[in-house]
Amino acid sequence: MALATRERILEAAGGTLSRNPNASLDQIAVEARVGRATVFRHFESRAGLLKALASRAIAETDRATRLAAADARTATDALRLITRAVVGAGESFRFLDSAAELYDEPEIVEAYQRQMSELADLVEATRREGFIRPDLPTAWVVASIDGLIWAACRAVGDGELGVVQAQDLVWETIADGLSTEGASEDRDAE
Amino acid sequence: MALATRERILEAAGGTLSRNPNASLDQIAVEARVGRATVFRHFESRAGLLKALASRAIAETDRATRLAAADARTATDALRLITRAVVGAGESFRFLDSAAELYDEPEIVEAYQRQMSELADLVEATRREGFIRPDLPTAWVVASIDGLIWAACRAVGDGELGVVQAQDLVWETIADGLSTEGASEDRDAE
DNA sequence: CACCGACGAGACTATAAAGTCTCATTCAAG
DNA sequence: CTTGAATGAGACTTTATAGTCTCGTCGGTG
Repeated sequence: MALATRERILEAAGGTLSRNPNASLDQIAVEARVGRATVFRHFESRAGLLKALASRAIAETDRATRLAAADARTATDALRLITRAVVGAGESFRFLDSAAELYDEPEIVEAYQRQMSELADLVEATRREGFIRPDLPTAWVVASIDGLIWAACRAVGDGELGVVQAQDLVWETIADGLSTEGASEDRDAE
Repeated sequence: MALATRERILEAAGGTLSRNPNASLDQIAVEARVGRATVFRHFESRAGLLKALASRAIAETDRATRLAAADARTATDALRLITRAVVGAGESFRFLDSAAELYDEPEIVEAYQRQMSELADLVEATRREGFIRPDLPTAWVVASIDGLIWAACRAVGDGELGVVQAQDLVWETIADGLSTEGASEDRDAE
């Protein structure tokens, strides 16, 4: 079963690398219950494995994005669905935190930038629907959403929150913010 | 000038490691315009250097926190000042993203947890001042703030935002959220 | 049964980086 | 000028890990 083995290696790599970004292929092979040589039978090199892992995460995000776009009636709702999906698949992405080597793979970098740019477009669209504050730069809104998703995935990984709870909280925070509404707190120090 | 050299190495290490998390001591030494042997004259080992770097970042945060506590008249304002300070010092922290080795240093882990717990206390205090929404778990509020600060530092590092702009935006986002206020957008898909 | 492809185990090589050591140089203080 | 501490340069050892290769085993298929 070549496919099952390859999949098991990818799964183990994702898990191990998210826990220890510098894990060796040995550790990954053990985690996958596979001989180290087998890793090289399925992937050209360590970099190849990393690249396959990243491609997989990117493809998963694309799939979630397409589904969301199909189901949603508004851009705002699409943003909500995509956010939920990415938080739900967060475990697949945590390894990217540390995969600095991937910045050398133009294919991966390009795909990542494309996704960020799609997210920016979506944010613009929600802005036109009156969802996002008009005074915030889109770059910052995108970065914030990214940061909140990152925080949610980390909290889930650390066992502080459940997945569903994290999904809800991210969207609640995007939609309603952290502070009490209605009253813009007067910043009372000057 | 032993002190100046040591400081130069730390500075170079912070910069180099934030750009490339797996940078070798050789690269760091070159960046610091220092012989590689000199690095070992000032630090026991690579781990020792990392540890010193982390201690420095922790101390800087503690200092900022103390200043903020002294200047602020309310917990909310203290939170604002601390947030600004950490974003401003963001460059000192980015290297931590990838320093998984530090999880083995109980001293560092403990200090980090203490700071997170202090932040949680501060969030609780702002909650009592009516600043933070009562329905959000403190753990999530802390994680969100962390995520927003992280996003801001990244955006600054990538040249997307200026430091001052990032500082303003983080606090604006914490205080007023991302979405338009007053109207809780009806989630219109079901 | 006979064959074949996938695999596990492990020996082996190559390489990059950490860490140690020595020696010559520089530079400031006496 | 002399001395000594800090340094730069670089040779050297050690270690961890990537990557290669071989061989024996297992399990399915004709």
